[in-house]
Amino acid sequence: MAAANIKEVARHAGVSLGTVSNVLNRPDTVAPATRQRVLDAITELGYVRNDSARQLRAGHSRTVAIVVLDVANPFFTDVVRGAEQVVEEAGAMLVVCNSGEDSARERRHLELLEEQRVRGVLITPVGHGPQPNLDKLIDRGIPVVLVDRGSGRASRCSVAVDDVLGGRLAMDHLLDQGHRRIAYLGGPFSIAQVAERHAGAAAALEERGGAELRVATTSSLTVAAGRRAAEDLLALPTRQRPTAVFCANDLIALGVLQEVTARGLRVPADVAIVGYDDIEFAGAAAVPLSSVRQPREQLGRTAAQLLLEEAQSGETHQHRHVVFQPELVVRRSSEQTRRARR
Amino acid sequence: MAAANIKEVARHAGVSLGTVSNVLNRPDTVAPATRQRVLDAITELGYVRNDSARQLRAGHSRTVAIVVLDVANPFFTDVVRGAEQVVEEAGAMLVVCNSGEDSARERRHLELLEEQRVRGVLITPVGHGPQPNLDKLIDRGIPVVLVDRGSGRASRCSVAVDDVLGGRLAMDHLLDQGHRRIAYLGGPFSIAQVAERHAGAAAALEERGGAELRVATTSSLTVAAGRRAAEDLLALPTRQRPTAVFCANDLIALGVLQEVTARGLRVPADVAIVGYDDIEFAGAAAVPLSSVRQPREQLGRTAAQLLLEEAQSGETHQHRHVVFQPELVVRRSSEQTRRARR
DNA sequence: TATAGCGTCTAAAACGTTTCATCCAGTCGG
DNA sequence: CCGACTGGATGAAACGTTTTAGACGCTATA
Repeated sequence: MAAANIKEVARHAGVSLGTVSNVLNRPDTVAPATRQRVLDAITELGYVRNDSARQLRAGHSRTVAIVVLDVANPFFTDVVRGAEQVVEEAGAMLVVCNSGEDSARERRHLELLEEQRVRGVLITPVGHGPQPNLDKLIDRGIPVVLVDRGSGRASRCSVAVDDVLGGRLAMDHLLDQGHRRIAYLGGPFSIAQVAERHAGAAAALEERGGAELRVATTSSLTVAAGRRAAEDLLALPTRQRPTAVFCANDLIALGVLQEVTARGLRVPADVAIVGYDDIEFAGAAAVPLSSVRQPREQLGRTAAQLLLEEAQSGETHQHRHVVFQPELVVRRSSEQTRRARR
Repeated sequence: MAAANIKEVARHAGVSLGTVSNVLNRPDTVAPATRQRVLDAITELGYVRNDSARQLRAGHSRTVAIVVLDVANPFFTDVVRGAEQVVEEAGAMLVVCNSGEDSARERRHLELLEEQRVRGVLITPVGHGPQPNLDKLIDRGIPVVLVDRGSGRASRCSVAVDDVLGGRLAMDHLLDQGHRRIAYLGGPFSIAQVAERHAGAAAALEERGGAELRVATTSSLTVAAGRRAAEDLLALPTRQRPTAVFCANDLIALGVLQEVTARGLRVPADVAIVGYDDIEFAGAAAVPLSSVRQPREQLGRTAAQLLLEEAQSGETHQHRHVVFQPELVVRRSSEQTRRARR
């Protein structure tokens, strides 16, 4: 209905169309009297800028997209919040897209975003092989920043947390606590984090020796998957059963915790647990969960900053790879109470 | 860089500009041979539609927005997932905006969305007073569907869950379990759900009589706020201390659970707890949490359906108000074991 | 007095689509 | 053999901005 254009506003205020545009974009170049007249016309007609037209002229939009693996995963929601802060501060808008770890959906999203000529894309890609879709974006001049994924590529910025270090921290801690039969739960290993956290754990264990690491692969990083994996683990004869479990994320860890207590075993006395991500609920779990904490919001903030920087500096931009260090938060789920192990 | 036009594609394929457009939009109206030639040109040039131009012509975009109170709240992430399904199925795109319960940010978002001429807006508004911003959208012909908020208005569709009923279910359950000193925790009461769940609880209690309801207002619906509120409650002399707490959401309930167990009290023996929302972590909490479950994804799906319906039917659209019924999930946190209360 | 400069405003081009009226070359019925 | 129709293609207009080159009237400077 009320679809007033800039032209109608101009007519209403008795000025030319270009003047209205100037009032909108460079208010100081137009005389106060006329400016006021134009502003009055604008409010009277209920005029609202048409962003499509503006974008068409500008060649690109003022929105930045973030493509996450799962909107419902607390890790990503925090990253989103961090990115949001920075993006909105810059007067742009952040749109959140959910790939759901499905590369077809991811591709679909990237196509749409490319059609929209978004200002830039923050993304945690589904796989970690070559990424033709992303390369295409970059060719077109749309900056891409990788979030929490492979820092190797020279053609794009990235932010990540050192997952190898995180795995190492967790493992060192469990070894310090005297554990000698330890399990690593997570999967699929095609997810880089899952593999790297494992690599860190394995490395730490190898350096210190004298302990064994059993790996149980899960089909996804959910509470339910954690429960299922724990079932198998707990079915082992007591002598072989791991005394500690290091989980690829907190959801898995919560699943393990559920299953362990459901079987009447105690945490950490019978099975110690260390998770990863330190989501808000980790501290509120049945037994407060030890976990490797990542600076999630900061990850999002930094990613957004790199993106905006690249979008502004254009050709002269130097790609950067920022790596944050995780931190182990020890809570009851892995705190040795009394008797030494084994 | 590679900013190929529809015009360049046309030149490349040796056809007119309009023909290329036809290939894109009505492939069957163009002869197979030419169609193929155009398609080849498209892939060769790496042409990607410019959505701004398309939108400008069409008068509106193909995206639908959802404005939520908190991206990190599991309730909303599920609603988002539901809406996403429907919206993407319809070939549109869902963008998620976060108001953070801040009405200034909400307004800013709505302004941007209006500038973008979005196809429609799903929103859980911050306050529940009059909403001039939303009215403005509707005036402009942009459909708005209220999510989980006041079903009264005739000028817009809405989907909601019956929060009064939810409060009633929780309270009836606690009364059935023999509790006579009960507390309601939640806030701020300016959030409609907080008020309505309380109203339901109060109504149930009044009907059955013989029990008292103490209300403790929290400043927000977070775990931390729950802990703080619980502190005050537990400071009461044992004889006055409530034997059961009904919380306005699960985050609060988890906070209460944390605080109660931190003080060496047992759940449900000393304090029973019922939460609201039945988030995934409710079942994985220290003591599995009884909670009122809402059909969250369905809420999102239905909202999106109503929106798309309205966007298509235009003038002839009849606004509808869908109300879903919540369901109480009883878990250990409120299950009476033996001795009767009072 | 001419000129340069400044502040203010205008007119027109350009951005990349979609759509609509037209046109053209066949084909078919009479 | 002619008129009517049809499938397929074209050209131009329109969508609503932003931006650029100028125009116009003044004042300050040479």
